[in-house]
Amino acid sequence: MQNELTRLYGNVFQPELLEEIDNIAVKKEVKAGDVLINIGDYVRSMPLLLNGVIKISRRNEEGNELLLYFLEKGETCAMTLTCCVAHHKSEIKAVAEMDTELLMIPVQKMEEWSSKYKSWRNFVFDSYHNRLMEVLQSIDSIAFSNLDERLVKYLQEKEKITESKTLHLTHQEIANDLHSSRVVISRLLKKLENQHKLKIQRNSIELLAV
Amino acid sequence: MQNELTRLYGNVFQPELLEEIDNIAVKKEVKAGDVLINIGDYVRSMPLLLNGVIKISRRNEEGNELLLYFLEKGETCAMTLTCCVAHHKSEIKAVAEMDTELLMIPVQKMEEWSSKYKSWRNFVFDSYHNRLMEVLQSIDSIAFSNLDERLVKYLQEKEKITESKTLHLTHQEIANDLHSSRVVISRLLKKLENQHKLKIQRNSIELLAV
DNA sequence: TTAGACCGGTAACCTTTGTTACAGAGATTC
DNA sequence: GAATCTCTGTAACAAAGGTTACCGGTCTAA
Repeated sequence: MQNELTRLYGNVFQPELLEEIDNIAVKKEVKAGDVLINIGDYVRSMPLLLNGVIKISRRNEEGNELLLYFLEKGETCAMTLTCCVAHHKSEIKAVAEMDTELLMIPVQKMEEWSSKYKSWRNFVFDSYHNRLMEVLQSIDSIAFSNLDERLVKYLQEKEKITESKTLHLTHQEIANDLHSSRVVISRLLKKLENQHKLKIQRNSIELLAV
Repeated sequence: MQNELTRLYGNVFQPELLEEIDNIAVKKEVKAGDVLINIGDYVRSMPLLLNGVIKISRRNEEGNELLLYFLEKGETCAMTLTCCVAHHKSEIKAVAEMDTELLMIPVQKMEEWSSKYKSWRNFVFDSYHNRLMEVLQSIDSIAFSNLDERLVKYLQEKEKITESKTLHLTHQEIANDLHSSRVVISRLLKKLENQHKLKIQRNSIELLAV
């Protein structure tokens, strides 16, 4: 059995289920920037993350985009779950934030496992719960926070997932994720730099005391 | 068996499950304005709506509030689901928008039914999916729409759930739901009135061509 | 090595939304 | 019926954020 599977999911899934996953799941490797799912796509399999990070974002008809949250190892995409089961189109976009490995589970197994394995049901419920909470966090940010606070949260989040204080990002990329504009982000970053919270370099930002 | 149960849920749940629900569920009647769940509450049972409307809103530490969506007959609260199963505290507030009847299902049954009844699992999955979609709609509104568009959507939503073109609302109440201020809402409503889209009366708004 | 693309800094200006303050018109209470 | 409360209208101002425009530095490909 694959090492990473047991290490990450050994405490989550019961042994029989782990074995089934090991037999059935297909390993997939994606490169940073690869688009896994786009709005309107039909989803035919469900991902379990082994490592790396996937960025989940929302996009409307006019092409406006907004970061919702990041998926990390040991997690799955709740949106995909519903889309799989109900054969809906995807309402979100999933892009690899860095090189990422995942296990792909075919849709058909989901229904089967839901009746067969309690640990699977719990995993699915927890995933839903976690995703809902993340989306609520997003709502809090957008509705109740100013852009400068959102920017700080964003940088902290990035620090966490990259495990590095040096973020390789352009101002335009940040603006896209926060659904703002480059000029505004530059303005706010400059303000944070003046407060000695970070240092702006070309193509990267060094976090000091954010 | 209760008429309303079979009428609303007869196509959703399989017969054996319907019977179990009929035996176990407790009917509860709430008045408009009653608070069903508050942030931080522990949830010990799950509601199935028979009629009426429940308003679900988000509130942060500083007391800022924002309407998320309305629950109507035949629906349940996905947030409650996760809270029940995982014994988390509630992250949302639920208030009866009008007099409402619900069936309360004890938490313990949920796990049992999830393994026993496919129709129950499907119902739960669908609920999750629908709620997630509603929350995404909220995000779209907040992130991508101006307040005047959000106001119009809000009035349309209210028209739908009350099934009436005359909405009994004060400007302050609207401001609370949209997390804005009374003055701003009055301003925008006046603008809509000048466009002959509605008529403002004391304590109510008559929709014309919204 | 030069043209063009990309990146960030900055100023000026505009729009949207929020805030404060005050006034008048119902409605309610005593 | 006077006092008070609630609801709405409106003006004046402030703040946040978006837009446009221009500049100079850096990188890259021809």
